[in-house]
Amino acid sequence: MGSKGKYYMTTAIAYTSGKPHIGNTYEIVLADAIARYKRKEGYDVYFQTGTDEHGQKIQEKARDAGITPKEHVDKIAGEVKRIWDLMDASYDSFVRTTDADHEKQVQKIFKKLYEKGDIYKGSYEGLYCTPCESFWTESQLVGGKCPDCGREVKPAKEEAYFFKMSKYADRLIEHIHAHPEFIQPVSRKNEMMNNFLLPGLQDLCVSRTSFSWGIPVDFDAKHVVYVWLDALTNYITKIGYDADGNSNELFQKNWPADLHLIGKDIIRFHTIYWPIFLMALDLPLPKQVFGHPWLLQGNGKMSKSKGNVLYADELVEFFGVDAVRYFVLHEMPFDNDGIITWELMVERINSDLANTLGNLVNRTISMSNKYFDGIVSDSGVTDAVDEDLKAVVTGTVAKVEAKMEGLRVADAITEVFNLFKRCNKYIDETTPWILAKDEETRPRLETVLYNLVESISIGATLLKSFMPKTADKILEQLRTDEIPYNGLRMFGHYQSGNQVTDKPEILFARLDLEEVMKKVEERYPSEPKQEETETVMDIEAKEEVTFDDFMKMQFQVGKIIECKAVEKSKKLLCSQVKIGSQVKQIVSGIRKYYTPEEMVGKKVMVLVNLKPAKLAGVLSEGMLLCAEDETGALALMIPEKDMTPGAEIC
RNA sequence: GGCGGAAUAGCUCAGUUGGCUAGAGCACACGGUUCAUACCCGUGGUGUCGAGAGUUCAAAUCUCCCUUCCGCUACCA
Repeated sequence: MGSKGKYYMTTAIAYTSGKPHIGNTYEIVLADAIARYKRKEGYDVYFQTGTDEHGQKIQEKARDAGITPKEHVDKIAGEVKRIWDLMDASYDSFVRTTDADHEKQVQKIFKKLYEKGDIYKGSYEGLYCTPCESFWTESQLVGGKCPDCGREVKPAKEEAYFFKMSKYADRLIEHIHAHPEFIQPVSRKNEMMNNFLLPGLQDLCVSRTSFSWGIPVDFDAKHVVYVWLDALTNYITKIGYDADGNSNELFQKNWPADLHLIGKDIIRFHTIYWPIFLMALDLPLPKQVFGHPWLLQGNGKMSKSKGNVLYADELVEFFGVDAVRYFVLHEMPFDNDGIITWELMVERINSDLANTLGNLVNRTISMSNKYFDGIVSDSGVTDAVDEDLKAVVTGTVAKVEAKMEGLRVADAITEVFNLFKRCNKYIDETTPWILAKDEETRPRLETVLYNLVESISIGATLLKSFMPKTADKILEQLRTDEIPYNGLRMFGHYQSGNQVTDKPEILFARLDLEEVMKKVEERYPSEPKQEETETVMDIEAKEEVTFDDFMKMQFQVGKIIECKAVEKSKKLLCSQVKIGSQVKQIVSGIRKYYTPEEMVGKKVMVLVNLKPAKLAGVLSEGMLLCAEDETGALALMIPEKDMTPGAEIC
């Protein structure tokens, strides 16, 4: 163990606002496959995962549920851990950002950076919404009002701590150039460079006074440390970093991390802010950050509000842990998003797990029992066809290793299955059932079966990182042990004369798609037709308005007489709207849902007396009203009967 | 709008520094086989390699331009 040196890897810590769905669970399985493989290769792996438990959203969730934030995060963190364990994640450490040792170090780190001058007290200037306790920039406002609650905002100033990002930008740019492997996949590197580093980094606000569920700044108690400085530092605090210079051995040994495995949505924080924090702490940078793609559901993006979210534990109930592990690992390419549906799950299980793998193991064991009472021995009667089988089988480890080295986990698992496919072909090439008919060819038959059992043992050993339980089951049925990693390039480990099980167990049963779908339907009744169960959405309640407030707003029916796309924008349409005798130019962000052609002629609801503003350089003198659903889809408000352009809406 | 990426068989995609009749998996069809979970093995595609132009003895591969899609970003009254 550990002959190849240490390997410290982490996943992102899961945000504890709710139960993790299969998309979140994908990351831990991917990380686990890498961790297990690295251990096999001989690395001394330290694999850390955990939960991110602070922030306003959690405070609000807890408040809504009528419990304390701590109670809330305890519950969710327990759920996360339960699912990680269910998936057989072999992590060495589970960090929670509410752990006392983490909190203490974050305070020390904050103070250290403050004393060093990298964090300074400044003020956040902007438009402030008092009830929301939030600052907004001019451009964030919606209709001149708070984008969250729609109420008035007023210019205000609030003190906050900032981190001097720009100070380290040049060093970071240099580092990224010097280490092309630092950001994976490489395509993400350009995005970070072009969008953030080259145009110049803004200082980052690292404290908040607008909520209290966070780590307090110890020398300025009304501030709490803002999310990223709190969350990212888990990678060092939990392995024993000490800002005062008393870091422990675990830290000395493991830092810098060899791999941060994260979702592509948080690449920016891991490849810009995190390295810069580390530079400020005079610590070396992690060797690699891999922003993996997402696993999406076929019927639209996975979203809790749509109620169509798949959870790992529910999938496991249907298919078993290893089938789910196999699916997410296999179906997820390196830099494109993958798709998960019930249909695809069934297809993969039937074609790969039941047909190719399960059936191979089953037919091999059945033949051993049928022809030799389960005794597997090598009688040394070889044939030319054996050579290719052996070459493929003993060559697989090198292929898998190469794929894993590049974090191409999906490709690696495919290589393992190519080995099993080669075995199936070998059976057809050697036709054991014909060899069995003649007493003279029985020795040859023995060797054929020996070769198969040996090949499957090697395949099962390689499979273990991806599907640990299945690998163990196969080895158990063959009554043998895992082969040491450095032995995988050689053939002939299986002990000649050994006996396989006489009761081969079906590893993966073939599934009938219709039956599965029927069960799914029973379990998750879809499309409820009753009104009470119709899909609805709630939005945050707004402040009560007086009739006078309402009367201030002038709504009228407008007829769109001309409409074209705004050149400089992807989302904007610019319409000429006839309202009574006047024509107003109105810009709206609805290009995704309406073409200019179909806009023309529509009679729509217009907020007429909205203060004009420029959008993408184009003047807009009002607002077209739309309904927006939980997916963000927009629908124009159109009078139910044909109305005269200019008709008042009241 | 800025930056980047992609466009190849019905579907998902490979295709290294330009080089032999452009590949794989899935699905489908046919054939073989029967040890096995009706499984496995084999065979089968005339694909304008998104459109157009150029460089070259030779381009899916390089250059230019166009179209469409995607990512990040800005903007989204």
